[in-house]
Amino acid sequence: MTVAKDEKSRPEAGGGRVPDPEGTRRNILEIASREFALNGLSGARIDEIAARTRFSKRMIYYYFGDKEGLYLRALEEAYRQVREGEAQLDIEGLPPVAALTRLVEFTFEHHHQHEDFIRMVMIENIHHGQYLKQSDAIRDLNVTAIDHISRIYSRGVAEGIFRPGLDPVELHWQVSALCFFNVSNRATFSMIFGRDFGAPEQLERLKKNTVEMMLRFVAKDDPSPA
Amino acid sequence: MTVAKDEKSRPEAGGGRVPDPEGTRRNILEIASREFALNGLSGARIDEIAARTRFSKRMIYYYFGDKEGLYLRALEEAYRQVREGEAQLDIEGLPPVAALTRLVEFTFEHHHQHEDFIRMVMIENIHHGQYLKQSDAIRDLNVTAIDHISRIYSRGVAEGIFRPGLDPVELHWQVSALCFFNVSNRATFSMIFGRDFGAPEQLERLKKNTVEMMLRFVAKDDPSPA
DNA sequence: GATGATGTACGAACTAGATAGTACAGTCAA
DNA sequence: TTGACTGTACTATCTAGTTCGTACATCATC
Repeated sequence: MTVAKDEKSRPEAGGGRVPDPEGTRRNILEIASREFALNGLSGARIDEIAARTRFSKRMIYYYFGDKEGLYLRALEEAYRQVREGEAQLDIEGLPPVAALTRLVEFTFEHHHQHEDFIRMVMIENIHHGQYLKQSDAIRDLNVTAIDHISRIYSRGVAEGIFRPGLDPVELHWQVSALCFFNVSNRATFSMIFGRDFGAPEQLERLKKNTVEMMLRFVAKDDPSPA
Repeated sequence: MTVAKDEKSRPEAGGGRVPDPEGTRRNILEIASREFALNGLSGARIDEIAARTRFSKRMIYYYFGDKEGLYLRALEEAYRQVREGEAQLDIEGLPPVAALTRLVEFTFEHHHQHEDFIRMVMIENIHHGQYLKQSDAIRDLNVTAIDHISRIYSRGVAEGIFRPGLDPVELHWQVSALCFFNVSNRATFSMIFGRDFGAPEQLERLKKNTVEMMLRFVAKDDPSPA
């Protein structure tokens, strides 16, 4: 896939049709991703997706086989995009505390900016991860966040400012939980507590709290009152 | 509702049918709750629900109007049950640290035991909380967890062991995030990291971490390395 | 206390419309 | 001419919701 027909990316050939399979696929996938993220697998409508693309329903089946095939690709695409974004984070050279702070802030903001991804993950979890299970592509996308947090943590321990014995995957789990929840459960939480958890100042507070929680958690000195 | 026809709760009249509206409603709601939690609003099938009840599809419409009406009642029921369970928590008399520990442990376990509730909340968030918005019943169920954490926190501050300036709703938010995520995202997280986050020992570790995070967060002495 | 009217609780069968998926006939470039 | 690509017009099936009707109980009336 994505083998891009080199040499002939002619922008507008002759007078008639310009075959552009990759473009067609991309257009369909883009629309489909939005629809699935919005309505779920069973809630999304193939006809609706087709209507929003520049192509006919026939093309969806031609390129993606069936509805589930399309969903799977949308899921993969969501993961791919977000992992790509994660790779942008640069914390090399930063001391452990600053690095962890930056990692958490970045994760918080990144999740916030990728609501559709969060929704896809929620939907996939509703399906007990049965589609993710089918996707080698997703499992092959290694989670860069783990490498990052792993390295930060090791450095912190080595420098004697983080306590030893913690599990990087669990640290990542904690950061994920706090950042994910902020997007995934905002609707119900805001309604029940009558407060807009999506308001900028509120988000800043939550982000600050999240950073602080992680820093305090890894800190060497145990601050918890006996 | 639930006005129970006093005096005449005849257990088994004549020889034929025993009309039992409340029983019928309960049976339908029970089955429907499971189906919605499992498949979502659009994924659940009225015919399937009807088939699993002891009644015909006609009864669903007779008692609940339409599919959305049934979903709304299932949502309300899920919240009601969980709030009822929360009320069991007794932390009166415990000192702040022990009380907070217990509250967090309780929340963690309670969420774990009510996966269907978690799933309903996820589903409702996928729908942007539009059904919860329609439900006065749910908003009227006050969240006891907030009262609890509020009181614990105040006592801790008064006793000089918790730092002041924190927001009880935000504390509740943090506890919720960590406990909710553990159930909601277990499928995808386990698959991606090739580790069973539902295994007993793993759960114990996560629970312990969660308690520790909260205790360190509210602790008076700032342990975060500058 | 028999008789008929009325209301509640329920079921079987049906319908209209939605929805995933397909058959077929093309078009266009190589 | 071949083969990749694309649109139009379909179909089979599924699905929410309805129509019509029944069984039983209660109540008013004779």
